Amino acid sequence: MDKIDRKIVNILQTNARASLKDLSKECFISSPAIAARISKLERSGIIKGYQADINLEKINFHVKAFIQVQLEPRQKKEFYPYIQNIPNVIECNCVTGDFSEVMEVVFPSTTDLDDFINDIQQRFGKTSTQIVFSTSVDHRGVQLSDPQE
Amino acid sequence: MDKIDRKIVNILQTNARASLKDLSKECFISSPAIAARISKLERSGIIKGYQADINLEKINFHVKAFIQVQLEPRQKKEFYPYIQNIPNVIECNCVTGDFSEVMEVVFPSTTDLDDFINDIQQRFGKTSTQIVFSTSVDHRGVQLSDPQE
DNA sequence: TTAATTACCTCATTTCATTAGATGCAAAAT
DNA sequence: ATTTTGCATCTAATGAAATGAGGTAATTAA
Repeated sequence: MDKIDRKIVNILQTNARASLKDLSKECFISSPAIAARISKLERSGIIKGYQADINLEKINFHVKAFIQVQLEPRQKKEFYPYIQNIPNVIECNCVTGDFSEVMEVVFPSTTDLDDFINDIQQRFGKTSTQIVFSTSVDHRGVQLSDPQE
Repeated sequence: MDKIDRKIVNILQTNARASLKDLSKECFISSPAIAARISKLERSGIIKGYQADINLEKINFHVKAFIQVQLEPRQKKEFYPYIQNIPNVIECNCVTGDFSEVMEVVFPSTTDLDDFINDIQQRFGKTSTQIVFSTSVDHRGVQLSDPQE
């Protein structure tokens, strides 16, 4: 990971569809060199993938929420495959504190959210839910700066 | 938004660098037709952008956490521009409940996280932090299914 | 010193994206 | 009923970009 790799990663984090040629102009090396670096970043697992950012409102997912779940340790084996298969769960983390899991979910309506929460409670246990009013920072990558900067 | 648009969105959500040709094969229409649909999806704001997915561990951001902040309503005007300019904040939402903001943050170490929390507390008020142990569902898009399915 | 490795370049080739022009279809207007 | 408009698509041709093949220089290991 040198300065050029960081620049490539920064650009791809804000525009994953940037062409090799664009990147080569920005980084002042040839496009075959860019291609080699990208596939190296991919092979090493630094770049995990590329995803389009969708406006959820416009595809009729009007409700976003964080659901916290209290889990017994032995329930995890059942919990993880379950939530991984629910497309409405867009992120899930195991965390410190009273509630062991924090999920970020999206649903068309509060009714759908309620149905899901009921299902979770029946299967696993106590939950606590925070509904999102507005998003001031939409999920984004970490821009990498150079050490000396 | 018809069946083909949903397919395009689904593919781009899992591989934003897919070529027009790849998409045209998957959707059974020509690549100029794909290009036209994509730029329409972009212009209409359904596709907001494309971002590379980075393995944070491998670029030395070892600590991920959720920080909840109690804000007075009039503090928001100061809070939003402040956090938008902090690259470590990868998401921030205004939510229901005792704490009005939920931030997702990443830092190289717990020390860096602690410094940030102290700064937030001094500037704005009470916080509550949950540190992430593990991530079972990494931030992902919502796969769209067809109505009849 | 020699060999091996790595990262890069340029140039040629191939593949892909884009443009232009033509077609077909559905809805609205004449 | 016919014409017109708008839209989405196609094919074919052009232009642009990605890839592959040498070849070079710098670095490290033998």
